[in-house]
Formats: sequence, C-alpha cells, structure tokens
Amino acid sequence: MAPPKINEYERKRLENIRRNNEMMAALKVQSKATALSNHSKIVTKSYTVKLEKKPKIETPIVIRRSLRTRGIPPDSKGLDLDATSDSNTSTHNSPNKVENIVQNLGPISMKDVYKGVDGSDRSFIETLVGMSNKEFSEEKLNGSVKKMKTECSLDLESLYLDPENIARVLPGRITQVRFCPSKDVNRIAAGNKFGDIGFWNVGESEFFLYHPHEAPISGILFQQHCLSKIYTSCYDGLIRLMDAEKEIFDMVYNGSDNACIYALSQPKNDANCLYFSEGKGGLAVFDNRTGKCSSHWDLHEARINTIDFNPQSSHIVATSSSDGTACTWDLRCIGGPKQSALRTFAHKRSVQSAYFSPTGCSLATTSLDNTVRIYNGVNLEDETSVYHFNQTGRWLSTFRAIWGWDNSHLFIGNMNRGVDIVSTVQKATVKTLESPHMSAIPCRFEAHPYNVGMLAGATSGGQIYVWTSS
DNA sequence: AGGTCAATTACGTAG
DNA sequence: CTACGTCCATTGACCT
Repeated sequence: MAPPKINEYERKRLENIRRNNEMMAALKVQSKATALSNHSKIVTKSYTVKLEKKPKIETPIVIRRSLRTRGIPPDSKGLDLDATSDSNTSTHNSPNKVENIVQNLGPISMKDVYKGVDGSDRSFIETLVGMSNKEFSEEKLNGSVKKMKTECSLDLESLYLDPENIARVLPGRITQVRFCPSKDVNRIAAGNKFGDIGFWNVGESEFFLYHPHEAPISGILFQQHCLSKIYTSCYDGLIRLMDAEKEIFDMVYNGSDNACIYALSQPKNDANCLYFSEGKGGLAVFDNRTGKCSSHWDLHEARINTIDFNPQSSHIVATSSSDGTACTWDLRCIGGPKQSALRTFAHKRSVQSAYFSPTGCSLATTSLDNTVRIYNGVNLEDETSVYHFNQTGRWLSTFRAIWGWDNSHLFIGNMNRGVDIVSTVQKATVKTLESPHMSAIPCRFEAHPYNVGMLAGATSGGQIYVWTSS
C-alpha cells in the first residue's frame, strides 16, 4: 500500500528507481556470468608514480586558505614551493599539521609537480613546445569544422573500443577529460579529484602526470592557437596556466574569497577572456590583458556546473546550475542591475550540464531529475524530454550528455558500464555502446574536435576508454 | 529561509 | 574472491 501523501512525481520516481534496481540486479548476474566465462585476464595500460608513502591518517579535506586570510604576507617567496611539494611527499605529515599546509599561490614549476616514475617528462614537454610552433591556418580549420558539422555521417555501428585505447591515466575519480584540439595528435588531458592533470597519447603506453592543484579539477582548456598552453581551474579557487615553454603552471587567478571554481570556458573568438563559475551561482570574466576580472554576475541560486558558448554567436552562453535550471544569456545585455536570462529551462532537480549542439541551434541539458532534454527552434522553445537514469551517487562524477559531431546524437554514460546514444531525431536512446573491456562506468566524455568518431569516456577510477570509428 | 544530519552509490586495493 | 575505505554531491527530513 502506498502512503497516501506521496505525490505523483515521487511515485513515478520511486517506481523508476525500483525498476532500475531490478534491471541492475539482473545485469549484474549477467556480467558476473560473462566475467566467469572470460578466462583471459584483461591487462590494460596504467600510469605509474613514485610510491609515496602516504600518512596513514590523512586530512580528509584540505580547506583552501589564502595567505591573506591567514595573515601571512602574500609573497613569502620560495618557501611556498618547497612547502607545497613537501606536503605531497612528506611521510611524517601528522594530522595536526594540516593547518600548516600552505597553498602555493605563485607559479609552480612543472618539474616540481611531475609525478612520473622515471622522472623524465623532457620528451613530453618538447613535444608540446613543438606543437605550439606549428602554424595553424585558421581558415582551414574553420572550414573543415563547418564541413564536418553539417556533413558528418557517422555510422554508429562502426564505433569500436580497441583494448589498445584503454588506459588508467590517473589515480582516482576523473572530473574532466579533454582532447588536444589538433588534427594530427590524439592527445588527452584529464583532471581528477585530487588536483592531478594527466596526459596520454591515445594508444601509447606512456603517461605524464602532474599535481598542480590541491582539489578537484573543474576545467581544462587548451588554447586553440597555442597548444602548449592549457588553462586549468579547480575547486581550490585557482586558475592556472600550464605553459610548456616556460615549464610552469602559472598563476592566473586567485579568488579572494576562497570560492570554489566549478566551470571554465572561453569563447572561440576571444582568447583574452576566461569565463568561470565561482561560488554560489556566480559567473565571472577574467581578462588576460588586465590580469583582473572585468565582470562578476550572480546568475543562479546555486553553483553553476557548466558554461557553454553558442558556436554561432559567441555572445550567447548557456549555463547549467544546481538550482534546478539551465539558462541562456546574452552577454551584451547581461550587465544591468537585474540579471535576466534570455530563457530559463526549468528542471525538477539540479542541472548538471547544458551544451549547445555543434551548429548552435539546439541545446541539450542533463539533470538529476533523470531526464536529458533537447531544446530546438529559433528560441529553443521546443522541448523534448528523454528519460535517462542519472543517479550516479557520490563516488561517480555526474553524467553529462555531450554532443557528437553533428546535431543528431548525444552521448552519455549509463550505470551499466555502457554509453547511451540518444538520437535527437528519434527522441530516444537508440543504441548503447558496450564492451567487456569497460570494467567501470564511464562518466565524463569528450568527442574529438576533429576526428569524427573518436570518443573518450572517463571513469571514477582513473581509466579512459577511447572509442573509434573504423 | 537556512543549518545539520543521514542515506545514497561504485571502484580500486589490501587481505 | 571479499571486505574495506572512500568522503568537495544531492536530497529530504528535521530542526532552529
């Protein structure tokens, strides 16, 4: 007998959960059976780091404290570097000493936070620097992108997970995964909850792991015109710029109020501005030329999870927020005293992502209300809602439906170690990518910006699966 | 309205 | 193979 007070939505939700549990149970039995029948043990590539004896009792959470708020002069020179690297390697780091961890608020040398086993990231840095010198023909790139977006005809059936393209790139839960935006190289950068950034050339067995941050990575941004420069944002409230030429993780932005940074983005046509979400519903614009924030708006009632620019009109952005809405904004009119969104897309729970399609004419949102919604039409007024179970729980990064290489399909992980493909035309999940080689749930995805059919999925155990189209 | 608390969940590693 | 520890998210229930 159902309690009388329960509303219809709740009832439906519980029903869904129960149904899902049943399904999961069934599938678990199935997967166990296949695991048993599969005698050959799958060995995948994995990162290796120097075995650092970690103190038995570790600080569960390192709260970021700016030097200023702790009454220490901001530039206490040199010591910071040592203090930070020591805090990572120290074997006698007693819990009471936690307060003594001083976050380095200046540039960090890449060498000092490199966590490779052989101590040599020389070749990697040289590759990065080499790429930065390559001349990019902007016209050519744009041309090919446009062509791809409209003419992409990817055969979903051809998507394949080569065991060679699986690797444990990082330890721990991956929060961000990005492809290097180059046609010639299939390089992945991934960030995890510890503040590590790992690099992997798909298919190879080498990894380059750095520890430039002290909390979950919330953004990784390759510079299109200079591939040796990569911005990183973090819950520790910092934005850094990895510069392979200078061999540092430079300090770019340091919020004064210890606010977490949850998202990082940049318009295609303006490399001087960084847009990031900060604290409870804030969106800020950092200007490289002045080294300061040029704007700061309170757009949402809760944290902003993603910031996405419309590919066609770079003054239009979409935000998704834990306040249960996604919004579109016109940056040209956002400055008024009362912020008003172009449109507000209401969900019943926290919204984890809102992304424009490659042509910019559709918007896809993913919410913890167990829907993926697609908005079409000139004003995005046509809503399509597709059921998708999005309760990842606390150990997994939340699901976010991403666009493939055209406007026709979305890719999103599911709780059964698969990748659901949602057709925006059929308004339904039309296919699920599965493989016995996927031993964990892929949560965060990225489609290669130039290589159609190359899709990276990252897990909460540090693995990355790269599907390709053969 | 806003703070606090408990429950939730999957994965790698140690045994 | 099993048991254990994880712990920066979200939500509802319950309290001021």
